Amino acid sequence: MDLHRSLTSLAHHKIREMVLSGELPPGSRIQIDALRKKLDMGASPVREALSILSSEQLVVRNEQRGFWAPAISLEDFGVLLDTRCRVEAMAFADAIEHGGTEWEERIVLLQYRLNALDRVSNKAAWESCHRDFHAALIAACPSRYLLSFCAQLYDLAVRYRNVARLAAYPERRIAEEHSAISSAALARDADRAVALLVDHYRKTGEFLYQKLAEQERSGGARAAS
Amino acid sequence: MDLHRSLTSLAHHKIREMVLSGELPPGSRIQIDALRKKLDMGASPVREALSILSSEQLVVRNEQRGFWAPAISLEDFGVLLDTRCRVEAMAFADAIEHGGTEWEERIVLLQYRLNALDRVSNKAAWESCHRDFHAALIAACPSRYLLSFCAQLYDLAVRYRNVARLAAYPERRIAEEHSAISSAALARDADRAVALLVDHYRKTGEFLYQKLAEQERSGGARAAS
DNA sequence: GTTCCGAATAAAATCGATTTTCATTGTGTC
DNA sequence: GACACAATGAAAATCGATTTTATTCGGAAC
Repeated sequence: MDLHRSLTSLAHHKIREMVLSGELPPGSRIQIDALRKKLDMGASPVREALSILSSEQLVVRNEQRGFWAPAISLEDFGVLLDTRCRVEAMAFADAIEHGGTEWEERIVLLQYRLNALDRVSNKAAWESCHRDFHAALIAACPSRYLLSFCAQLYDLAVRYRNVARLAAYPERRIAEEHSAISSAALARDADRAVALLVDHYRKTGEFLYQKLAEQERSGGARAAS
Repeated sequence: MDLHRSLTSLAHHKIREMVLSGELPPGSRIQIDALRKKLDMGASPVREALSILSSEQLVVRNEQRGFWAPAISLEDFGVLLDTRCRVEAMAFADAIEHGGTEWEERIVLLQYRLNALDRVSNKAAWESCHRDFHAALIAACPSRYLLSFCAQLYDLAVRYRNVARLAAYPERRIAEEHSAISSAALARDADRAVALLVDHYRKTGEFLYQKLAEQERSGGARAAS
């Protein structure tokens, strides 16, 4: 499972998971030494991983003072969601324009796999497949820069989802939404596909937004750095 | 001038300059030990800086094999230019919508400063001010994510500009273009401002594109990693 | 002559120890 | 009692040495 060539990339992967899952709570300090022991490696790979994560916005660096898990806020979530919709809309439209057979088939495959997985009983696999599915939708976008941005934004969004601990989503047919998005994309109906995708994000965002607002009211205000 | 709190940030800054200026030629290997000596510091800050730069796309990492300066190509330049136009158009339109007095005044200030500088005799200062000016245009965009993307794309574009070594730009009134962009922005004419900005980029891009095409034809093909 | 294997070399990756910096606490003075 | 300043402790930052990994080169076998 963990095929990492270097300790640095292993550390990057693990710390990223800790941030995304909320195991490192928003606003909390990340101590190098504690991580070093937990991951059973020297400080160098940990530092390097944290540096990388900070330029990916998944960790906040404070020179000479250490690293923190980024604070969350309702406002930031709104900005993130909006940015993601707009940037990914561009990438998705590009992909629909340029995608070939390979792109089409990968979407079909991943949608099938995703449907076969149970989100509750096999969370890790579902998460991984969900990421792959959304990556596959835009994979044919010719701009590696856009793709990189979308990947970053995906991670940030997943973090909000986990932090808000939405135990149960309100009844929604997520599988059907995925299916509708795929169908429109494969039919090369860019306008409709993009609209469905953005709608998909905004619906999820809406629930998260309310949940976060509750938490913020009930005193869960996590201080900024 | 070099107010850096840590050796890592100093290394990051210096290596970034080397990549942007073309001092580290596209496609060339970047040896940690050589840099270590040149910058007169240990390997750790250099490694960390390179790691950060690689996640900013300014350096290519090859696990267990080291770091390289990214290869350039006509195709990549086209993609970059296009991506930049689209992403920055979003940020600029946002800024025009949300900008306040502070935003307006900073644009005016930086445009004045930029005009006062001579691009040839004071290249470093002009470069720095030019970066600040373009950052100021979009500074009022509420999405820190978009702003971060734009900053990245700016750097990548500067690199192409330097690498192509456009000794003399074809006669163009760059100052006037900047002025027109500012005016439209301050007049809150988003459509016109964005159009002018994108046009500004595309014009520069056009010259670079031709220059790069020449170089590619004449055998300057720098291999990819 | 070509291919495969193993030693030698060069460089990246990692570690453990040292140095530097920041934050806190305590002490003295006004 | 409050403020400035020094001493202390904790953690980040850095270094130099060691370990690991990839590549290259040379020789033997087919």
